[in-house]
Amino acid sequence: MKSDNFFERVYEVVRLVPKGRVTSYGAIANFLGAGGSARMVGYAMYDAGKVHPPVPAHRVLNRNGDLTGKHYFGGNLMQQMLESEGVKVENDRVTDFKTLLWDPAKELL
DNA sequence: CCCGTGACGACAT
DNA sequence: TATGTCGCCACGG
Repeated sequence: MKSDNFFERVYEVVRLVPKGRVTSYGAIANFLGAGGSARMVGYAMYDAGKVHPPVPAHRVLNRNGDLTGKHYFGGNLMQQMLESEGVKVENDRVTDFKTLLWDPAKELL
């Protein structure tokens, strides 16, 4: 491990996301104190597939509820995984995202 | 060391 | 509401 401190922080929060729920990059960044550095969260997700234990990066969406990173999962895999957990996805976007949103700064409070 | 890029977000127009 | 621009910070080249 290197100075992945920040990245591990992101992974830890993402792993805390309950099944059937989703969160946003901004919410995580805000919770970690990164503020507007939501991009770093997404960047951290870039390594999510190589980190152990595995990180449910498919539960991390942008503030719009769009499956921005589905391309990195390969095809419709990300959408399929979400639907498998009971999350309805339509047009690469989570329906009722606002309701399914799991904000660590509030839910974990 | 400088530049470009990026799984985002907020604001301005 | 939709589109465009800027800011954010880390990493690769």
